[in-house]
Amino acid sequence: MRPSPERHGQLLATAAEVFAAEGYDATTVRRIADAAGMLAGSLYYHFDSKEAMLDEILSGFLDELREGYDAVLAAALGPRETLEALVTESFREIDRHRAAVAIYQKESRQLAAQPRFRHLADTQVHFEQAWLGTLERGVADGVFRDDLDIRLTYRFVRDTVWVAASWYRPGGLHRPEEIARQYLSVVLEGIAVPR
Amino acid sequence: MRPSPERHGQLLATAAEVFAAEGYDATTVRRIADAAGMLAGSLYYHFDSKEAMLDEILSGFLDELREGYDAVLAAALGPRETLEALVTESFREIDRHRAAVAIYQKESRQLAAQPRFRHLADTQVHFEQAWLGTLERGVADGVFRDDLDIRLTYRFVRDTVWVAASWYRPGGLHRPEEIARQYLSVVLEGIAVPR
DNA sequence: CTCCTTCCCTAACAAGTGTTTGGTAGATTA
DNA sequence: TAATCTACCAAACACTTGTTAGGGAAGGAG
Repeated sequence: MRPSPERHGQLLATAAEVFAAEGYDATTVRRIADAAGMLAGSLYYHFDSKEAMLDEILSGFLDELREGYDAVLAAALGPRETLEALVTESFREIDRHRAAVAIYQKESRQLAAQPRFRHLADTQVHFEQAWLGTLERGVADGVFRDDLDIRLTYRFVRDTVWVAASWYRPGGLHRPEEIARQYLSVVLEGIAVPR
Repeated sequence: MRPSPERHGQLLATAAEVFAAEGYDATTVRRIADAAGMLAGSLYYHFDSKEAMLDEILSGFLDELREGYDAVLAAALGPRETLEALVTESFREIDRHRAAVAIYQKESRQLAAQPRFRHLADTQVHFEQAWLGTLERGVADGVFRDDLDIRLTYRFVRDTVWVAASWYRPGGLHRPEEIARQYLSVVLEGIAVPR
């Protein structure tokens, strides 16, 4: 009746890996139980439902990301430095919560429509405000170009950051800070040699 | 026994919309039949299986995209112009096959592992070669920066282009050519004002 | 009118789904 | 030693899944 937090976390991590690898809907609880070395029913000693696992996985990541973003904004840096910090923070979160980010990236749109996952939509609005505000401030300050559709730019930045979770492998060739550096270099200066 | 091609295409388009909106695994054939105004079993007069629908939807899009890319490469333009043409062609395909692209973007990774969808992996290699080759040629010619990880840049370009399918709405504010223009402007020159 | 083709419905199938219930081995506590 | 708690198993539950088989209404062709 009172499962240990350690085991709880272990199983949650296992579930996250399977969800990320095979998709939430395509994943059966028996598949998760297999990966954890137990039977399907036994999972219900630790969790209320399959949905509850997903909820906990996403919330764990999103709460931490929100904290990270808020800390960046609280630092009150210039717009360019804020953008750099937001991007770097994002790639760090991808490094720490790769599976959760991959799941979020794939399922958030449909989940946000479900009543149970309404909080995803709220969180998205919060993040959007962080990015859009920074971009607008940058345009106003003259450090970002003013001839771009700012909403389109926001989507470009957001999407490219988060899709990285689909190919990023922790312990791989690139550290998150290095990816952030290269990514920022492209977004800020472009890939063309100035002519 | 010999369904008409028109009805076949209609139903395929309906299925594509539902797949794109709710995800392939989460979509039941009864849901598709509902959207088409018929019963689940009736679909099997037109299609062999749910998988066959998906296969046909993806192949229709991928074949056309492959033709488009090949035509661009055959034109033998400079690297920068080739990149511009590839991006523009991609956004045009998103405009024409929005649903198919959204499905492809979300499911291709897992599908490529299935034997039936092996051809997806082949196609991906083909596309990767088109992009990577263009980037490499550009670096060699001195029109693209040589201080970037070219593979990272490729992923950046690829992901941002295709992820647009998840928010793009045909008939919306932006025409595909306009999106391509703005996108290219960001990728080539960056969002920062040169200092 | 009759035959044939097209397109759909009705009704069911076996397999797989998330979940529940009752039980139990083994450690921990009293 | 006895009682309790933790973490799992065994077996089943109601329901949904993709799919199939047979039938029939509508319309054109002979």
